Amino acid sequence: MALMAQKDTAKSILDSAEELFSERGFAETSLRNITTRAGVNLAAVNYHFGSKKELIQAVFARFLTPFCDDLGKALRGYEHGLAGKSPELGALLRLLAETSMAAGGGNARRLGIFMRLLGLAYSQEQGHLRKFLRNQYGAVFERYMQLVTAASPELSDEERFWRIHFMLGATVFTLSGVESLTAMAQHDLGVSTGIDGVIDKLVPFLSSGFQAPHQD
Amino acid sequence: MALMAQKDTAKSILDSAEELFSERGFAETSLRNITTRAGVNLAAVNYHFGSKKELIQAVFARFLTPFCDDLGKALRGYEHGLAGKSPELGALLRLLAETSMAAGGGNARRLGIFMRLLGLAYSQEQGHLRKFLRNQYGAVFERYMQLVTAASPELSDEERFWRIHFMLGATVFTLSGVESLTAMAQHDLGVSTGIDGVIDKLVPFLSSGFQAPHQD
DNA sequence: GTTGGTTTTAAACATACGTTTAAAACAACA
DNA sequence: TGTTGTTTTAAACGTATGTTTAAAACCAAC
Repeated sequence: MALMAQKDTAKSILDSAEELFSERGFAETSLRNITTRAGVNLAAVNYHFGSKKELIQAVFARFLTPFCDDLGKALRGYEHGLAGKSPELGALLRLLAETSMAAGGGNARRLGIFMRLLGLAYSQEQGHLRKFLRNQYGAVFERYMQLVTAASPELSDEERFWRIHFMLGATVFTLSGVESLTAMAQHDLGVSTGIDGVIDKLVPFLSSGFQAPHQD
Repeated sequence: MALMAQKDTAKSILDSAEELFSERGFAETSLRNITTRAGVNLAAVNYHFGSKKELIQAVFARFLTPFCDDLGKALRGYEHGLAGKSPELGALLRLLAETSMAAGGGNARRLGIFMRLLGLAYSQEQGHLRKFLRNQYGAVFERYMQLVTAASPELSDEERFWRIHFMLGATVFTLSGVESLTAMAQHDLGVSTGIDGVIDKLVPFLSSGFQAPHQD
């Protein structure tokens, strides 16, 4: 009996799938695209992952599982450090940004790729994915949202709901396209900003927007 | 010789394509899906539009052509009203919001649909679409951008570049999902906001974010 | 009613997809 | 070395797609 499974094949498939999905979407990426780039046999996907759907979920799981673990720990640490004081939005945003940057082993490019995947998960009709993500990772994000609520008692629930989604949109959209956007900035303005630089610019924008004066 | 072409078929196809594309994306929507819903023959798409690619472009053109015409006129009017004074960001945002709402004949649902299509155009690999949109409608948006620049002389080009994309992201993301988001708000909070209400909340958020204090 | 251009139709075409199969190659242990 | 379970492989399967074809239906003008 063989004990060691070679993870090379499965890992190559995940790597290729991650990139191709983020570049072209799920439906536009065929298993043949993926296996060709990975240099493995077509049937290997079904052997290792079962189906294309399960491969898609595995791509998300490989990123999100360590990320949500880290975020959970960071939240626990932050909550403990509060000692009764109420949380602050800027700190919560920076905490999220740092956890994101840390995930993927500090590989900035990979964060961009994953943000694009997240955007796709929202925009493409992949019912199974939405369900999978909610069931698997919903709890951590609810905890985060409770802290955001505590950090903004002056907002009505409705106002807060929308502003959170405004922030989410600005973040996902910008970081998804961070590669083409930085290229555009380089070409048009002659400046070059890395993804961490973009996040540095994003946080004040989000803070200001979220805490904007509002009329009701 | 027959003079009058019946536009019923082409219009039905555009209507169905618009909805289906926005729900499931381009690749996930087949011509058979479209023609079945439209109640026309499969071959009618190729007859009236040439190919699926050209149908996609036609869907965008039907919305964007009148929209950009309106926006061009509104910009001319606004520039004229300035009389030398420098433009103001809030006014520019409201102008854009009103033109958007007006397009599609005040049909709010259609604006949501179209925002989802715009998001897809950004996120899916549809090289022909990006080129088509830039060639066809790029000029108006460049004029708009020049006004935004004049309205924010305190920002560096780089800072402005990123903040514009933060605004774009918040807008596209939120308005794309406005149907499911309002449903979510209704379910979780018991409040019901129409798309114009969302835009009313969006504008102060964007203004505040765009004009946030920044360090360099 | 016949004509001539336009539009619609059903059927077929070629191609690409996800998945399955069964044989081959491989690796660890007896 | 032979055996056993795992992994890889090439080939095929069934299905769905976008597109093309050629005949039919249609409709206004003569």
